[in-house]
Amino acid sequence: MTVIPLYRQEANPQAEVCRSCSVRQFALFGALSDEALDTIHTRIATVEFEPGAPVFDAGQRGAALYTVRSGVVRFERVNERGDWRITRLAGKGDLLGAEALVQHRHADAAVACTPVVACRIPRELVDELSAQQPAIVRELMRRWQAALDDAEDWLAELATGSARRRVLRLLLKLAGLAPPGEPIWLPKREEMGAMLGLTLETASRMVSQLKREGVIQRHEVGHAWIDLPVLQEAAAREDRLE
Amino acid sequence: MTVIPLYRQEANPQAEVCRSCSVRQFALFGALSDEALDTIHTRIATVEFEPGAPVFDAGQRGAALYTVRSGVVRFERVNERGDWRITRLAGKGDLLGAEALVQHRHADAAVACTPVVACRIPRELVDELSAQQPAIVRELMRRWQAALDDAEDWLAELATGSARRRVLRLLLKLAGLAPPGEPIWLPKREEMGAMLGLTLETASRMVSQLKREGVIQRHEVGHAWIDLPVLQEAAAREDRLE
DNA sequence: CGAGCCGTTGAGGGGATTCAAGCTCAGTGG
DNA sequence: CCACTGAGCTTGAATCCCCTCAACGGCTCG
Repeated sequence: MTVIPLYRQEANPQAEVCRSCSVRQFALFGALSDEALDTIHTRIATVEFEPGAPVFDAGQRGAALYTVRSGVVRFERVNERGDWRITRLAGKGDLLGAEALVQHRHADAAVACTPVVACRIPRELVDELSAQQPAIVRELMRRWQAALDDAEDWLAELATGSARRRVLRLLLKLAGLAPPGEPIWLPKREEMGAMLGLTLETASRMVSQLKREGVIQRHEVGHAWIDLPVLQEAAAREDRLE
Repeated sequence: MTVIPLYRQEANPQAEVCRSCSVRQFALFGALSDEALDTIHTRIATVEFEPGAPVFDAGQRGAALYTVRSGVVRFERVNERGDWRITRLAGKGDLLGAEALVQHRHADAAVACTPVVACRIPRELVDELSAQQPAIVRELMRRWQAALDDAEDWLAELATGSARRRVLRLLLKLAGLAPPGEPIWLPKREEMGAMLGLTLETASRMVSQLKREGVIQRHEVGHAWIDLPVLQEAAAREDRLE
């Protein structure tokens, strides 16, 4: 993990970094005015993570929250039997680690899937702002509800039906996480298995089949081109027949 | 649904109903003082639901939140393919419908599984109290995080592994929802299927097998006696081998 | 250029589904 | 009072999809 405190970026005035942030309008502090932002940016740091690096571990005491500026982060946990399961994904604009506000330990781990750039926000800062700015509280609640909805949607769409259906639905979700016009991030087959409750071999077979059908095209390692209408049509067809 | 406004319960003074509430210490307003409670109880109503009756429907505008006083409620949704999936359960002390505070429509439906008694709290009341009492906001956040953790746990424990493992884990969860010393609620096999991502026939086979093994004993329709240590041991053994 | 990770593919077996039939049991009405 | 009814549960048999085990190939990196 690389940390770049914003107040050290002298060539790039601090206030400007936060003000012109590409995810500002989607982020937790999107509701804050320029003036309010000016008073807090010195306490926010830019952090970067390599693929596989943890943003935080399960069981760890949460001291900060993170806003994703770019990249994809997975939430994972190991069940009582020892199975590794990925339960959710986060992308640009999403908030990680809000549980630090209400309980000490993270119930699951957050791990970078691609190179990730994020803003690290100390827990105390959010606490202080919540007390002053009701909009922040409302935004926090909105995000909690969105995460809950996401988790339930994940269960209903990615843990239900045939292996082919699940892989197609996952690809649709990944397409929503990728910047428009760029190739989508294609997880390792083992990761796909942990997301979908399948073995890596089954995931591989489904991906290979979809490549042969032309629904996805290989781009680089871990990335693929998709034609969204074709993918949507394939997913809809899969759901239609029986 | 039966509604009994508290202010009509003349034989039972309103303030007393809230003050002596059996779930008060677990409930959203558990943080409020007797004095604070006295100012709001007239706006809270007791509501009752028969098994199968919706507390609210998916897509409905949420005008109220509910605190469960007794019984079990399921959250359910239908995925894009049309599969019915149950994503979570709520029991005594749990809060339903908090999404009414931050968005208009419910993403999933909440349906009574057993006879349910709940407190209906108007959305505006929670809004007002949140503005005055920071403890309420904190409690709301804590509950949101708990629900999110619950949903991820559900995915990791109930949507992973063999059918036998899933049924055992479900029974453990149901044991936690039942009042101590009473028989647990045993869902219909079709409901079990919707919870576990299995067919009702497979759920039935697993339940029958566990009955033959003596892990559970039939009590009445829809209820069963369990011996918790025996169940825990069976679940642990299942997870241990392979 | 070899080592290791990752992905692919095959063959075989097994567990869940599908389809179907019969059962239990509570509620209903003659 | 009890046959009737229907919803829910159980069980069987056949099928199929996914898992397991295994081998191999490609790619990256030291």
